[in-house]
Amino acid sequence: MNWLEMDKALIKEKKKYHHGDLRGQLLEAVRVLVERDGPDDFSVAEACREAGVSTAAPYKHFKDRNDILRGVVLLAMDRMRSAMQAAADSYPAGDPRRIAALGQSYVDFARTEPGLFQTMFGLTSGHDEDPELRQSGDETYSVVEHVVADHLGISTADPQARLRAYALWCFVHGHSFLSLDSKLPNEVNTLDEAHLLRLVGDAILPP
Amino acid sequence: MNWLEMDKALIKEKKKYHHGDLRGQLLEAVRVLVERDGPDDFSVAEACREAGVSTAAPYKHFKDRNDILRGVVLLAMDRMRSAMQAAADSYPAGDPRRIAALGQSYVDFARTEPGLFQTMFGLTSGHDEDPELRQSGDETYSVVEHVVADHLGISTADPQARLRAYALWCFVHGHSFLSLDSKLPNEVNTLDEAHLLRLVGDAILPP
DNA sequence: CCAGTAAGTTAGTGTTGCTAACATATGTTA
DNA sequence: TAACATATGTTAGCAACACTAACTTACTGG
Repeated sequence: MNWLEMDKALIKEKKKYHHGDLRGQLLEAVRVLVERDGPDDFSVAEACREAGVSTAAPYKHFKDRNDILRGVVLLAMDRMRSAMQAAADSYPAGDPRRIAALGQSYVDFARTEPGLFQTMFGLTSGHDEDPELRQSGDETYSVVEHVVADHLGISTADPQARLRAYALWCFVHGHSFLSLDSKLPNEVNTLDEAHLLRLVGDAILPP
Repeated sequence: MNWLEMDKALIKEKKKYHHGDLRGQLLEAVRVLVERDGPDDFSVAEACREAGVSTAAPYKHFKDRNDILRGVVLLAMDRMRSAMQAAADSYPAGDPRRIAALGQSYVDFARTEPGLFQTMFGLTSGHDEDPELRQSGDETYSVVEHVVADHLGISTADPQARLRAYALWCFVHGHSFLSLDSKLPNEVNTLDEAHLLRLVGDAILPP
């Protein structure tokens, strides 16, 4: 092969030695794999094949396998936060439907992207001590706190707001996990979920 | 080494070719390892070393790695169910403390044996379709259903009982998970947990 | 007693996460 | 423009792991 052919091949297959945005593409590939296999069973090697790169390449961008998951979770957490904020914004403060919608958006995320949800909240080792992940989680949680405080017409600093926001989060989080695991008894499956969310919302936030 | 020495060695080190109860010892070893490393990072090989056996031995008793976890979870679920039942039994039906105690026993289990708890409820792949695990989980959940129904003085078949039992379970389950992941904001950490359980119990179960 | 089976073994396979050493592109500066 | 520094790829290889195949040893029932 002469240089001309070489150049043609390079242009045609867009095969540069340098990849362009390997980091981004790896994050995306891993996101997909995590969705398919779960955070424990996905393999970095497969993500490399997907991205058309050697199995050593990721370690120029990430410390280790767990660090890749960390990046995936950070992106996902941003999306989740946006979705929650948008859901809340579709009803005015004080409207009980606002609470229910917020909860519903959480559950929807978990159900639409269960692998990702599990990666974010499934106690992946080491993630609980990462400051960046922690902050990202706190910011998401603060959406809940603000919505609850607004609903009650009190400050987010008020212990009542904190307490009830946390109680709501626990419920919605638990429901998300249980429904993913299909651990919920069959009868519950057929319940009207919106009804459930309204019931609990009304029970925890005084009307 | 002659036969006499051989026999002595066998007797002294209690090294029989057949192990006695390898299955049971593997389950126990894995339980400990899972508690130390989590369900994803524990290694079957290490459990074998622990049990003083070759790495091929487990496969005479279990189909694969996941099947071992399955066995561990079944045992754990029994213990958890007993603990929950005992907690509930320490207060009479109708007493709100009975509800709180039931919830507390759940949270306590999660906190005392976080690795196991994660193994049981962390969406381990394949476990959601196992009929034996499913039944074991259903039986545990039915403890909650019965306590709630008794509290309300209605039948466990009553949709109100089912709905509120499930709501309670969601809350307690979510709280357990969030508190394990230390994902709960610092302020919440300092909350009186008993207070929280009472608040939610009273909110979801009408007085 | 002996045949069949249960429950161990050793040896090996293929995959994985990760590292070391090297190669190549890019960008800055003399 | 030449040359160096750095970022980002490569190949080769290691150790650990889950799991299998083929063999060996002990137990058990007819």
